[in-house]
Amino acid sequence: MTTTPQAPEPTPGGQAPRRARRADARRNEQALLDAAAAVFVTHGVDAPVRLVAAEAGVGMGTIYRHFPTRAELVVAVYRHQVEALAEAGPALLAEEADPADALRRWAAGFVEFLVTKHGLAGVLGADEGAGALHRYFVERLAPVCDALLDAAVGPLDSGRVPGVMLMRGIGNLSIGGRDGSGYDAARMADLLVAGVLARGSASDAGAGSDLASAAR
Amino acid sequence: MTTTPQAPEPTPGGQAPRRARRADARRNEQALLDAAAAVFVTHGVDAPVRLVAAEAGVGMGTIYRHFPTRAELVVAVYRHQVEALAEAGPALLAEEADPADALRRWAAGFVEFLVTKHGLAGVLGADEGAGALHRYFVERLAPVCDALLDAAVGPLDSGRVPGVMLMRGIGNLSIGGRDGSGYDAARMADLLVAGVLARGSASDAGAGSDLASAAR
DNA sequence: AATGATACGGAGCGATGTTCCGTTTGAGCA
DNA sequence: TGCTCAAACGGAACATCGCTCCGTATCATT
Repeated sequence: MTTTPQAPEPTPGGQAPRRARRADARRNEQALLDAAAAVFVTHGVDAPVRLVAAEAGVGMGTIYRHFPTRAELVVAVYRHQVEALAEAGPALLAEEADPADALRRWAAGFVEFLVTKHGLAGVLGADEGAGALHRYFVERLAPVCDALLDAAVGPLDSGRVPGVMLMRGIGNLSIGGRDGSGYDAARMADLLVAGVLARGSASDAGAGSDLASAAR
Repeated sequence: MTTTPQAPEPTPGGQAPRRARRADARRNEQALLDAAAAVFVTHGVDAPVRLVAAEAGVGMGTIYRHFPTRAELVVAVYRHQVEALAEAGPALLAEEADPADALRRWAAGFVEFLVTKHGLAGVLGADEGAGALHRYFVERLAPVCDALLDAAVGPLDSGRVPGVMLMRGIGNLSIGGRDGSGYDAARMADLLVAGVLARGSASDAGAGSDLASAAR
């Protein structure tokens, strides 16, 4: 399960490879991926790297050579699920009569993905430049989200919210969506989408925030 | 600045105190509060405890006796700002003709508070039971938020979102609201509120999330 | 002053992400 | 088949974090 269907041995760049990838390297990468997937299910995405290494029967050095940073390991593990989410966008648009419904369903799917892998949502709020995971999400999913928004509330330049921002909003809303509390990430995300649909491209600049006048 | 206006020497419980609070203890608590406020401004609320201790010219032990946990220190530092937010609720309701506008403005103020103290927003998503900060926010502000919601979209039992949940949603949306990216926490929060107002208490159970049918 | 409760300081603990480097291994060649 | 050395490995070690522990210093009371 969760086996990333890896092309037999794709030429890395465009250059001729000096040597072929070693067998143990390939084996370990797969073991790491499987171990991480297993550990993430039981301990959440915040599981210590050491745990994954141990589960895979591999040293710390190995894990960090294959995945230079924790985040990149997470990316690798969930890559194909993100792919599915990306493909679901156009599909929903084709299937659903009202593009608003397509957007709603896609958002719901996004939330479910984030919330199911507990802790995953947190990375969406990470620093823009840094986090590999954040970058991956955005690059792959933002265009899809934008397409849905285009169809549902019109083009970007009319003042509608950018897809990246909606995604990040939903991502943030999904944080802690499965702890004991009554917090319902899916519901909040749906309300956010409702706001986007209602407000559409009207763009009345919010409400300011001069509470000072009211505070006393 | 940021001096918690502390009663001269209030009897701790209802019991007669064995001894008075020592002068150095009071002095250090104040120094800690000031140091923390300063450090939080420059390094964010996630600043290491050691840094605060150093800034205050105090040992680690001292800081932890006064504030048993990092979160409690943060609570202490921002207590009066939270208080202002709590008082702004009823004030806005009285001042604004449309309760929806009161809710909007209050939410905007909440976001501004969270986003200004960079990193503060994160704690809203913490574990329900644990986090002292989370608990404090909820206990003090949730009733206020509920009152605003009552006025704007009717009572809780008609299916409207609970104040706690809206607060947490806004809190989550405010995460990372001041990093370099174009993410605009205030705008997202406003959209969420718009969704709450639009959807009101209608309660159509969201959109499910069976992307599987669309994915392929 | 004497005294003992109160408060202090900071080394130390356990956990975490990440780096470093000596050792092992396997792929290609003779 | 055996040699060779880049490639890959393992895990100790480092830096950082929140937090605890306990011997020592300080203040308030007698």
